[in-house]
Amino acid sequence: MDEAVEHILKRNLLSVTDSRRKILELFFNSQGALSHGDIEKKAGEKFDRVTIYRTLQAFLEKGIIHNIPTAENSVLYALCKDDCTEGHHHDNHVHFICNECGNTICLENVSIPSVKLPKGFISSQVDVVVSGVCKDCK
Amino acid sequence: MDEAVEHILKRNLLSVTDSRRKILELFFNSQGALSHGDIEKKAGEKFDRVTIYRTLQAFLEKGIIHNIPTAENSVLYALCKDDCTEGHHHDNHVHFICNECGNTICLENVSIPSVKLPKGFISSQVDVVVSGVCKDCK
DNA sequence: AACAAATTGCAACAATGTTGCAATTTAAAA
DNA sequence: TTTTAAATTGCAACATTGTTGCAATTTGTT
Repeated sequence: MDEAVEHILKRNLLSVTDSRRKILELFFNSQGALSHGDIEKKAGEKFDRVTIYRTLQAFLEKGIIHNIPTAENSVLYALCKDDCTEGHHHDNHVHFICNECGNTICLENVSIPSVKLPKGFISSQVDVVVSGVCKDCK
Repeated sequence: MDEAVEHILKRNLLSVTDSRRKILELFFNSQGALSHGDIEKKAGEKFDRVTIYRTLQAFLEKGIIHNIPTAENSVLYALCKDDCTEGHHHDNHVHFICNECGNTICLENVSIPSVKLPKGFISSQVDVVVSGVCKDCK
């Protein structure tokens, strides 16, 4: 695991630091998406809040994670698939928010349906977020 | 306009007050969705922030407005179609965020595509947010 | 080991959201 | 129209979330 985490950081030209390693591990060990708050709690109060913000920002820019829109006022982050590169994300999957357990997960195998927009609109990204009950809570 | 606004409030068993009337008018006069901050600015510093929060909350609960998930950390609100009733929304349309003008609008005529979920998942709501360039900014 | 560059933590701040309570306003009664 | 109870507002105080500058530390490299 450590190997993989370090490799990802290096591949993205990010120096390997305690916080980056730890936060990236949290994503690997987590089933679903994480909010800033989740990370703050799970990291065991070891890192400054500012560091977490900056780390998430760096991961986003490098395409290591992507964010998930929610209707509540919390931004969620999740690991990107391998082929995400800086500035060009391929998160062509649907996100699912379970109203029971509260988890948000990436449905990697459910691809984004095509949306036909009115004349004149140009689409650059489509986010689909489904909420309901996940298979574990049913 | 005032007539319509008052009617909507009464129909939803909300007493007619200055702030509710004003905020509802803002939604009618606005092209797209509004954030709490937008309303605070547009209302001309007439209402307390707390009142705006509580008014939006009331409108949400009554189904007068719905909220739109975004990947940034701002919650957007927009008017619901007429047939939204308390606790049961029919916002079966796609939301579009323009990266040029920043406006978020409801594409009333673009309906939500169906999403086929893996076995065991139950869908209760599907949100689709498309970002790109709107027809006015093209 | 030594150095430059990057990263972190701290402090201070700004923005956003919440709660309790007294004062005001609304809606409906007399 | 006046009165009255209930609902709503505004204030104050607070909690949470996010941002910025800068000195101290750590990283990657020579």
